[in-house]
Amino acid sequence: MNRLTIGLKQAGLRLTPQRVAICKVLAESKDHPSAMMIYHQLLPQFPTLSLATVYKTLHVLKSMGLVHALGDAGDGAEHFDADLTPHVNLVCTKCHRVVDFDEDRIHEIQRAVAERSGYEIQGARIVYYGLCPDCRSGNGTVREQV
Amino acid sequence: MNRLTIGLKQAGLRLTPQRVAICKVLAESKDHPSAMMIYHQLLPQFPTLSLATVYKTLHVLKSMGLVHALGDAGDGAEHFDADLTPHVNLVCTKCHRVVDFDEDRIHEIQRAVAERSGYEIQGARIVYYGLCPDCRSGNGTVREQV
DNA sequence: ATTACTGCAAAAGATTTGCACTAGG
DNA sequence: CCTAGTGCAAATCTTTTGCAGTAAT
Repeated sequence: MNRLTIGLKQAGLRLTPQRVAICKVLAESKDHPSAMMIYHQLLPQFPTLSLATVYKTLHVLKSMGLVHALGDAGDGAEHFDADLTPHVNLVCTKCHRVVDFDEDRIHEIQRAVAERSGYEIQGARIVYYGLCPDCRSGNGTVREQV
Repeated sequence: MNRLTIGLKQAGLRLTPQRVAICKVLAESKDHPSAMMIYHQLLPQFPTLSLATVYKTLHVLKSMGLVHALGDAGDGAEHFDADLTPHVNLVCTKCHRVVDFDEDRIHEIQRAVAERSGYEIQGARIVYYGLCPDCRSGNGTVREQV
């Protein structure tokens, strides 16, 4: 039982094994998975799982605000994040690795943006692109497309 | 002649009327247009313009680093920004409009990220998603895919 | 003259939808 | 029970690609 399954239950939605598993992947993964990544991760456990079910569940979670859609990560697919706290992603333009980065001031920025713009902020995608230390020094290896 | 056409010319690429017009729309528009928006905006002027040409030109501009791709604004389409200076984009998840937002502190954040992460920062995409004031109050109208 | 660019049409991918069947509450 | 959810297949939508003709340099 994590935040996502609790959210579904509280909304009166059904906790099917598929949904529970999708929520678990989202809550425990650090990779900001796409629908396809979730599908392939669960296929061994749910051989009849349908990609449509994954999409439908993601749609429910997203529209309830339980996960954030981060947008395309360069592979043409939407990526999802169950960590709703504002944080920075660093993308290396050479080795394509993505890491999280904590920066306290982005909380202040979000507050300032909300206040001055009048927007009701639902999420953020804060991505810096550049060369990671390994790639700067020539030690980087390009990560293969899974 | 704007920054985009100059960039194409300096790279030895051809300045066709279609490309010049696409660059003009990108450089002058405050809308962060998608491929489809650019296409429809130019159709009266170039009745035989192909959407494929718009996509191909956007690909060239993006891969040369002359424009930034902002990602999906909730309408399923990629939006582009010719303003490369660090700034915040606000995306309304209901009406799909994208606006710029000035926030001086993001310059400091960028410096801090560069310093603490060891990355050589090349660019940033800082997008907040939420409901704009009009959509919060129920006055919003969903922007048509022109 | 070259050859990069355009425009069309077809293809490729990601996501959505319709529907009969299944199973959670 | 009852109806929301699943899984399949087909549809849809954005973006990419192949190719023959066109035009920029």
